[in-house]
Amino acid sequence: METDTIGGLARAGGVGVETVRYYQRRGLLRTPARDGGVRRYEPEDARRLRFIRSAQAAGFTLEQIGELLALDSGRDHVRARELSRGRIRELDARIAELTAARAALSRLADACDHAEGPCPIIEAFEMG
Amino acid sequence: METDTIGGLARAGGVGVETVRYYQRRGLLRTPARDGGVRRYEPEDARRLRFIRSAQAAGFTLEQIGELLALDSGRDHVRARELSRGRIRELDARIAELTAARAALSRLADACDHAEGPCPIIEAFEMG
DNA sequence: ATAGGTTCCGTACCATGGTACGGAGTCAAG
DNA sequence: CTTGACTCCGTACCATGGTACGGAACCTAT
Repeated sequence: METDTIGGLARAGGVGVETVRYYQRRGLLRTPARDGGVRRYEPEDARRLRFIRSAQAAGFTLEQIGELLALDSGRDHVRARELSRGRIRELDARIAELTAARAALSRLADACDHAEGPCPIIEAFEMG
Repeated sequence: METDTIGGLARAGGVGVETVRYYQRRGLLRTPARDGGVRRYEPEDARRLRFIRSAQAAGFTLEQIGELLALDSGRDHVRARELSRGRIRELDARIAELTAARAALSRLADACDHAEGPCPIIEAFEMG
């Protein structure tokens, strides 16, 4: 399996070809060398793509990821830390929210198993 | 403060007027009575709006919320339970994801405090 | 040499959840 | 009787993160 074409890179990164082109347009992937019009990628690009996907899984937006990448491979620790700590705070908040929602929903689904009248799930949400 | 006008309802629900109109267009809020062209709301509508916001906080999409609302105030327990249990599974997955990301990010931010060379935050993500 | 797969490109389109615009009408207070 | 706050409406626009389209060129087997 080739890994230096756009299709290979996409497969390696678990994304679609169009997504690679999109990331390039967004400036997240560097402009690759061309071999008679065809994009030729190097291992570095696959690493970058993995970086993007990981950071995305951590909840960074593509814009923030662009900023992280622009930190020039590690020069600006301070800023990277700042971004990370901010994201951690946001993650904490979101995790708390989802956990609360999960607990509520779980209680309700249980209640619903035993209820007679109107559905507790719907009722409960109405109480807000 | 009036609570039967669109503005009052919006304030009560912590949303904008345009959002209320939007929810109405989406069929999430019922078509209210009109008093000479002006929408007149009842307490029921505020409850519905609260329901929407709560369900949204639990990660339901507006479409799913529409389905929940369509269950006719509690008739179809089975379907409501199905939706809820599905959402719980998704919440679990998402919470796990975010928790993992948080842990990774936290470790990295700490490492970054002590690092000399390239920034561990950036490096680590590249490993994917 | 012909078929299938891959690549190129720009531009248009998609879903989601709203937000903004702008002109017109209504209403209460000063 | 004017000012300001509120409402009406449709339509357009926004951000985010892609996905689809469609014609042309290329490469590799069969």
